[in-house]
Amino acid sequence: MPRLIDADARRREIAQAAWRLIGREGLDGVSVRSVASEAGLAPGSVRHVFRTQAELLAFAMSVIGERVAERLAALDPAPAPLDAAVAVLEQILPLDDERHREAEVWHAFVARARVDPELRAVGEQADDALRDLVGQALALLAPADAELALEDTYALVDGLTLHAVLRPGRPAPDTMRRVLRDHLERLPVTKAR
Amino acid sequence: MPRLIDADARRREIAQAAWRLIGREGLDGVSVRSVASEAGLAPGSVRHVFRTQAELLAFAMSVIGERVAERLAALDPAPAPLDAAVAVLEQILPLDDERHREAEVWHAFVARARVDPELRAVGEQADDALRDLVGQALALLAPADAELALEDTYALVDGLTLHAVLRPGRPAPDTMRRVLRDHLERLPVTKAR
DNA sequence: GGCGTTCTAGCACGGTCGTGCTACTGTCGT
DNA sequence: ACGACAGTAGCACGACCGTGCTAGAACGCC
Repeated sequence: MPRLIDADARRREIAQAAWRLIGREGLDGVSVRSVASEAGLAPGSVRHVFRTQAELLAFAMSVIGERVAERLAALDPAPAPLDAAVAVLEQILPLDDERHREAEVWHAFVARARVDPELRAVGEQADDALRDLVGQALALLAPADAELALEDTYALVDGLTLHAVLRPGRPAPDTMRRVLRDHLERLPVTKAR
Repeated sequence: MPRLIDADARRREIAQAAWRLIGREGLDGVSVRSVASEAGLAPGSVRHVFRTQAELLAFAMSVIGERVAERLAALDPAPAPLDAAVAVLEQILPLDDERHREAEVWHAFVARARVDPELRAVGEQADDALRDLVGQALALLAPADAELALEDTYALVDGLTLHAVLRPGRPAPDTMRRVLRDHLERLPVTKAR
């Protein structure tokens, strides 16, 4: 019976090292060697739990999805549909440091996933999950044209996120909140909310 | 008196080779060697007109800005402010092949510019130029809250663009058009339009 | 202690990269 | 023809990369 590490904990530790590198240097800064160094491990140790770099990146991205899901599960029920929708969508806007760092990883990742066959499926899954999330938030508001509202809202959220990632503070978190709420308030709906 | 090439034409030819590579392989696919091969030149010839890779990338990006500006200058005046604003903003949405390819380059470039000190200034200039453009289009509509409308609309346009780049056809061009027009029609304004 | 297994550590290979640098070619003016 | 210059071509270096592979260390069980 050999010594065992907690492989899941190790993978998460390495994922977080990757996030830090992505935030500082973009995805180009991520190599097995650089991640190992950032995590205080030898490259062989990293490669023990991730056979390929693509696997490492895919895992790092999937952990972000988990964290978003955890935050969503921990949301208090909101009394009004509009407040509930806002609360949900705010979990995928970079309104604080944690979400900002997640957004940086998301942004770097989707750019790579577009052209890397090994990451494409994961990128599309993330896109689908986000689109579904936006759809569910909007369903609370019963928009008159659900498809249009979905494309509109999803683009708005990702556009705000992109801008905040590219130039932190522009827009500021308060501005993002105002834009989102204002947008949702103005959506044409089929019943009073 | 030595032989002379048309340096500007050569630079543009090389920029277009870079665009093709970016569309296929992302910015990672762009090296002096790969661009030279794509352009049918020797690497030395590429390096004769671009001293560094960053210079090549910055130029390739600036040419896109020129093309957008040319399209804007060629726009027919629209009779109604809403139509005029739509026409302007559609020039920066990937509604046809040409604009889609430009958007792919833009997307790849801004992701790199975030973390590459040599490209940051150019990335920020592009951001500023687009933001100004959106601001001017909105000014035609006299929004009640100009700043909010600007952040809202600019995010929407870039979000639509991002989505179309990441997953071509999702949203489809017609959907983008509808989303944009619907959005502009719903903007609160200070006077009738 | 021996064994089996996991985990750590690191060498090595082939590959690509950006960039410094040099030599040669092609052209035009004198 | 010669000279000057722009342009072409390519070698080379140091750097880093992903990944294959091996050896040794650590650990628990018998």
